[in-house]
Amino acid sequence: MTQSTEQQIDGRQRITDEAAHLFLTNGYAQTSLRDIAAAVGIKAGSIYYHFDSKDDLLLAILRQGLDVMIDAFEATAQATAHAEPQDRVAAHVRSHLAALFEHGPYTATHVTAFHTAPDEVRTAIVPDRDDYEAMWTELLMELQNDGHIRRRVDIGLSRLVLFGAMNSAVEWFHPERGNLDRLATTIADQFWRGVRKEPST
Amino acid sequence: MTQSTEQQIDGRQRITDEAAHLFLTNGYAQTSLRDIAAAVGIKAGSIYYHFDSKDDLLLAILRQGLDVMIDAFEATAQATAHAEPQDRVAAHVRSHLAALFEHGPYTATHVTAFHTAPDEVRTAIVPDRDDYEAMWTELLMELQNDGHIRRRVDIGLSRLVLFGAMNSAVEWFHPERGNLDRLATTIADQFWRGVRKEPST
DNA sequence: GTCTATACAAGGATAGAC
DNA sequence: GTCTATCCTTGTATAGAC
Repeated sequence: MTQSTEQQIDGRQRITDEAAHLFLTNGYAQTSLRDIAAAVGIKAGSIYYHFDSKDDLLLAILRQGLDVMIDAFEATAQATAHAEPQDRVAAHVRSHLAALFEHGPYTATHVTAFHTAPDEVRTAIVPDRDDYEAMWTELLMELQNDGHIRRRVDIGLSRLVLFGAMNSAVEWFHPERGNLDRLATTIADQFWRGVRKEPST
Repeated sequence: MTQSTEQQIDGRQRITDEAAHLFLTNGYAQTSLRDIAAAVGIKAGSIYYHFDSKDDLLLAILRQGLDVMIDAFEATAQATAHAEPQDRVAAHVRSHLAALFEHGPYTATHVTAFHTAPDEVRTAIVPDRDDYEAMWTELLMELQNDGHIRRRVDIGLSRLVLFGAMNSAVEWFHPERGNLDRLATTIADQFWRGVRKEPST
């Protein structure tokens, strides 16, 4: 909390900001430390004052991305604890997507870079990911136990499918061109009630 | 169709087989021509007899992957032309997933490598991709026009979400450990009717 | 159709000055 | 905290022999 500590954090932050942006647009492997340094306005060697390696830099970004998502989930959980099941799900979908598109490139990079990340990085971040996934699983199982989701639905599988639907949006959705609420509604609706027109009574 | 031509095709095929496998497991950027050559049992330089560049090799694989998917769609369309709407959708989901997991690593590589592929490669393959996507759009719009999908559903958006759900499976589903039919049913069901338990009358 | 040998560029990482 | 300079490895690609 001293001034020097704060400056060090800022130094790291400037680097992760640019790196996350570049990782997201060009990919981790395709982005060199020289590229990142140039974007920050420093030289490649200087990065090693703040990070041990390129992998270490990536890990820091993945961690921050996940933190944003976890915080978003918890805030939404509190805000909608007593809402209708359908609305709770919709709110969480909305908040996951908002984390993906409105909180800088950290979360989105987490989604795109995780699978191609070096083994050590992936292993290091997995426990945190599990935490986040467990939050969703808990929510959905609660809804199922309360009779709002069909008994036959495999929550584990359904959650993965829902994540696929949400996370794939980072590859084609552009918040400045599209409507995030509309996207969230589409995904939540599709998950909850499907697209079919129910036979009218 | 001469013998020498056939042999040339086989030579290419041996390389694309191994390359697709390596691209899928390790990523395009992380796979070197030396890696591929070693897997085939030749030397890196020899690859250039068959392909102009590494990008050219990737493009050949992406093309093959897409061809499999298009063929699968057409076969399914013919087989289920007169089936119930719900069953038609389920059959196409099943066939898309089957293409992803049962026809070698070509299709799966298409899904994972497309977004990080070099611009030239992506541009070259886009028209073919559009063809495939148009097939799905047509199917879904037909169902909507016939009153089987709610009018308010945006087919373009819903199709993207469905693709995200299906394609994301390449990142976590393992056909030897999991049940493909079960996965297909989950995705198709989730898309068509959602997970909610409908209020009983 | 494949080999050897090699050119050439680019990237991660380190050492020491400032 | 950043710079310069540099080492070392790896990767794509080419040339010419076999």
